[in-house]
Amino acid sequence: MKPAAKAIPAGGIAADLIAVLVAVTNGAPLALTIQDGNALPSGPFELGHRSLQTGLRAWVEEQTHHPLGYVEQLYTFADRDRAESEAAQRVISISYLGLTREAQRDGVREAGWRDWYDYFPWEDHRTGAPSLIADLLTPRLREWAQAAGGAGLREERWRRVAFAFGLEGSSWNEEFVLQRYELLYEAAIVPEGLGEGLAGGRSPVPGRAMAADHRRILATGIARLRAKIKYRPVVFELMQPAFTLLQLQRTVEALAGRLVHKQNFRRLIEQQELVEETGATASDTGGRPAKLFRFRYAVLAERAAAGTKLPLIRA
Amino acid sequence: MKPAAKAIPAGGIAADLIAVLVAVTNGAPLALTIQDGNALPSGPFELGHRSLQTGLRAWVEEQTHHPLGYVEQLYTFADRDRAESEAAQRVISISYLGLTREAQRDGVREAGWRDWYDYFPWEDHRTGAPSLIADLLTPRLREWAQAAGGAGLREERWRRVAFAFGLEGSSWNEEFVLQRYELLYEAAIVPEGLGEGLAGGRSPVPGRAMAADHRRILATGIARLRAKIKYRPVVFELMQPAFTLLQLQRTVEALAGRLVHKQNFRRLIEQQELVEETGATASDTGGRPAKLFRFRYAVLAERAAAGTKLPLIRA
DNA sequence: TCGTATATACTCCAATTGAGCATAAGATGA
DNA sequence: TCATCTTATGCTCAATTGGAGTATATACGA
Repeated sequence: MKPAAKAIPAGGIAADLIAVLVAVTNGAPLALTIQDGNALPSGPFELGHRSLQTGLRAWVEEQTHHPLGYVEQLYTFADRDRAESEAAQRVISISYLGLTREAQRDGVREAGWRDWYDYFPWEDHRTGAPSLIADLLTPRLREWAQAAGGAGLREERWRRVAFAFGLEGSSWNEEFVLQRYELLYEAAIVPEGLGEGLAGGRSPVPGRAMAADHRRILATGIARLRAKIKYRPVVFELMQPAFTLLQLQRTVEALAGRLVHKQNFRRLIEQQELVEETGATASDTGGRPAKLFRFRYAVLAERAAAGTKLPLIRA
Repeated sequence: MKPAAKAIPAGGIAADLIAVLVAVTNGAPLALTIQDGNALPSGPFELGHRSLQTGLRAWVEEQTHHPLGYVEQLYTFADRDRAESEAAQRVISISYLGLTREAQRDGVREAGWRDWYDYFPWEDHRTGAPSLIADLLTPRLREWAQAAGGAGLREERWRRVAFAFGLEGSSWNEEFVLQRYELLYEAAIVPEGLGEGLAGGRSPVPGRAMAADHRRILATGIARLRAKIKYRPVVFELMQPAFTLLQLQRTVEALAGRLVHKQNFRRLIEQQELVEETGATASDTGGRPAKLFRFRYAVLAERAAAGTKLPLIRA
């Protein structure tokens, strides 16, 4: 790009880090929040940090007292819309996805960790598709599609809806978290930001909102993670040092929002040699004691990519 | 993050956009460069742009006279090392990958477009593994691995090398572009930046360098694209409106740096209904005339993700 | 001791995928 | 004119993968 006349003078830009921090406890996928669940943790990028990721990592470990296993950049925004207050100041927001373990004190959930399905109740299909979808979302989305001008646009809208929500023959794809959220937002079925209300004056559907575009960023993080667990062994960052295969499975299911076939799951994990037995067993599972496993960290060196394909149940 | 004492005062940060622009012409994968091939196009983020992507898109279309089909963010850097000159000014670099068609004037290649294998000659395996790897890279990498202190570290280094370059039983994975580049850099076999020279005083191996970390960014873009073409129909952004299946195949091969099985490639493309016949045929192919196809843009609406799995030839 | 709940081992079948053979339809040059 | 070259295109086959079910093992508690 050529040096432009309108280039921002030094002093016009600030940088912000926003974190989607994920943990899974007892089958509940959690995200760390602040302000009573209304926002994601964020703060200015500090000069003392050697790099963006270094800064994020140091800060998170200080807050959660757990090593931050996996960190990945999500997206960098600088939309003009985001600069709400002072128009002169341009803010660049750099969002991250991080995996860790929940900091529990004596089994009590620490404040700040929230089940992410509180924000996206339509995303949890572990016990089948939530009735919410058929009862509330689909009718409203159909209304919205019908309200478009022109048959082509109406059809186009409805096709997007059907595709995103797995209607009319297409099957539910758990990775389309962001597409679904954006459709709901576009159709004014969910609000973006707090206290904005909806255009048509209709009540919003279940699901907590968040300040500014934080719920959208959370959706981005969930989508990325749901895609990632299928080809990278990142789930283990969320596990305790020793775990049973069922615990591992439940963690995956919590993230994916759908069930997996138990036997195939075990087959896959074992044939990929992702884990090794510790020798001990867990007897508090209510049935036959399960062998305890640990992650084989060697696989990270062996194949940086090969991956954990997950046998998600087909539609 | 809590408001820190060391927070950067307004005025300390600047933002830069860096673009990896890709086109494919006659089986040659091209990247747009400036400064006689020594740098990637980049420039300050301008206030006039509504968002980062909007700015990039407008600028590119102005330069190439072609619509910029697919745009994707690569990565945002703010490493302290990057601020070379003034230590006070912190620069955030936001890099993008963009797909377009080469702007050709009467079949003459426009200045600036360079074959990306000029920078990464070890990445082109279309006619088999380049002899360069066995003759130069492998011995030097082995040397480097041997030079480590401690048997564990030596073994670890060599395992990384073997994995990245497909030695000792593991097979070549075209997606590990960045890992390979970083290994070569870590082993001081390729320089980073221009005119820096190498520590040991040994001559660098073939492959052009680029200013600052631009070659690394290009590697990131190539890696991302090689991964992407396998599950998203983005190759079509690089094609002319009408093309033969062989042309499409050659484009994929140029990007992936390896050959695909022709019949299986056709099977995959057709069964996914990614293309439709235009009715015309191309007779300048030297053999039996080939049917011309066009991309079915409808698939973008139908399945935003399903993908173009590519039958890359197995090792 | 029986029911219940989980763990774990195997089997089966269908879809996918890698690889090769065979034939078709043009161009070219002897 | 015809043999030959080149690319296009259709079809087969076997190996692997992946989804789903059955059967057996081992604990606990009523």
